[in-house]
Amino acid sequence: MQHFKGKYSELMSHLGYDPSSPNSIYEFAKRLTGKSLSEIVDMSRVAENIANKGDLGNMVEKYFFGYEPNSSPLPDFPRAGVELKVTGVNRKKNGTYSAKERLVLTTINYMELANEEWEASSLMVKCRLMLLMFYLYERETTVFFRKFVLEPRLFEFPENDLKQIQLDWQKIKDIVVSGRAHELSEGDTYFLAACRKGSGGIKETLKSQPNSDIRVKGRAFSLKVKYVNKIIEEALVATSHSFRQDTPDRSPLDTTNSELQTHKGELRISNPELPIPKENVGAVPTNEFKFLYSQLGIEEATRLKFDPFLGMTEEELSNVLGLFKQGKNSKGFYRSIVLKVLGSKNDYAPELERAGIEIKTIRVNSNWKPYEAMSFPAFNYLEIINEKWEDSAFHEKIEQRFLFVIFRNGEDGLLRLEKVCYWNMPFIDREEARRVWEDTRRRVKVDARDLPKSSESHVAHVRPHARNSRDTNPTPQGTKLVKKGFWLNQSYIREMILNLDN
DNA sequence: GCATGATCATGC
DNA sequence: GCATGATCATGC
Repeated sequence: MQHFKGKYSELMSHLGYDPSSPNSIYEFAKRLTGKSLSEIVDMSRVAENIANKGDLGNMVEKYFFGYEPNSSPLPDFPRAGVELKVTGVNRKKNGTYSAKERLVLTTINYMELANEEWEASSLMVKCRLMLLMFYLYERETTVFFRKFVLEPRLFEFPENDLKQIQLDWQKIKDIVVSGRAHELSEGDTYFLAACRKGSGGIKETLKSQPNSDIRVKGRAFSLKVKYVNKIIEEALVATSHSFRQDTPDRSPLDTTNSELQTHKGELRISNPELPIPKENVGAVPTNEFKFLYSQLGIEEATRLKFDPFLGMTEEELSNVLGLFKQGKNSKGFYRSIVLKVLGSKNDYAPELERAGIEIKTIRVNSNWKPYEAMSFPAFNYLEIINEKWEDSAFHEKIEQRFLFVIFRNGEDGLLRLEKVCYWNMPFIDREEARRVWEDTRRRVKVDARDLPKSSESHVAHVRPHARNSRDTNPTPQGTKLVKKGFWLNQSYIREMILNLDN
């Protein structure tokens, strides 16, 4: 040990930090805050052509931390158990930041995942503790000049989220084990997702999966964009604090005690069956959504929150929740019911937001037929013709997880909260949606007035989605045409909600 | 009653 | 002013 120590301190002084100490690495990483690599490293040492687009993560490893980038299954700093993640943020109009993309954690090895257990999984081995560094993404700025605009974070999966993250991991594993790795979708899960690895396009090597001969595209475990946004909000708080005093703040994501304790005295138990750890009784309101999901996961928490309201008529819900329709045509009324039930204030459900969940309220007749098709944002005729399916907005939507809240008209003519469930589009229908999208793209080039109708596909069609007929977009034919978007067919929605189990 | 076109309500 | 979720209107 003595012998080693000498060499070790030499290494430390050479690197400028102690590679066996998370704190030392973190403190060292802070030196980049507010700066770009070009301001810190001796640029004469840099071998790469700085005009080239490169991977900033690799450059940080090589020139800032002083080790060669590798693809080891261990964390980047194995002695400290710290995995380095360098990730881009966009500046929003209001001066804050949002994630440029999902945070890719580690590649999924389908064959190995099938034999893994959570605690010893390759994901946990590599990413249990991560050092997150955020740079401002600007298209024109080469990587060496991009500034690290936020304080770095030493990040562990927050205690409140751990349950759901583990459930997500298990769900992905289950799909892989059942020989359906090719069907994986980001919408299968909530916080942790199996994202496509690589941008696609060029021929990529397909991988084998257990229990199926179908070769699969590469995927990686990732944290969803919306989830990363919350981490960034947290980093932003830390950054603004550090300008005043140099003490890192408590994580706003970790609300274990701070926030919940302010609710003391409001203890209400909506479901007596609910397992509640003894030490928590009395300390937290047990029917808070965020408490429920930290214990049970998002799906079960949602079920418990909605259970007491199922079967209530519109009027009963209105009275119980203290919500009143503004006018007869108040289109957000049913949505506000959903948010109120979930316990949100300000029409905002942070837990669902972070999971990238899209809430859809659906009114159906007594025969479960939706009164309306389901709309998605309008697309731009000139843009869609140059897009790839994988990068399209509709694809993004289709991959999401939805919360369907179904209001059904009874024989008595009263609308009741009938069913609440999570849904994401099955693989085979995503293929059909893709076909409709490709067909749309092709036909826009020919004549943007003639696009796929609902009679042409059982899944999706194209319809106007505009303020009025004067609300137009330019077409490749040089004309102006009313804005249109993709819609899911009524009959398709009916099929889906009838097949749901809960 | 369905398919399709047209528009509304809300929040930022 | 616009994006987005949601609903109305009309012709067959």
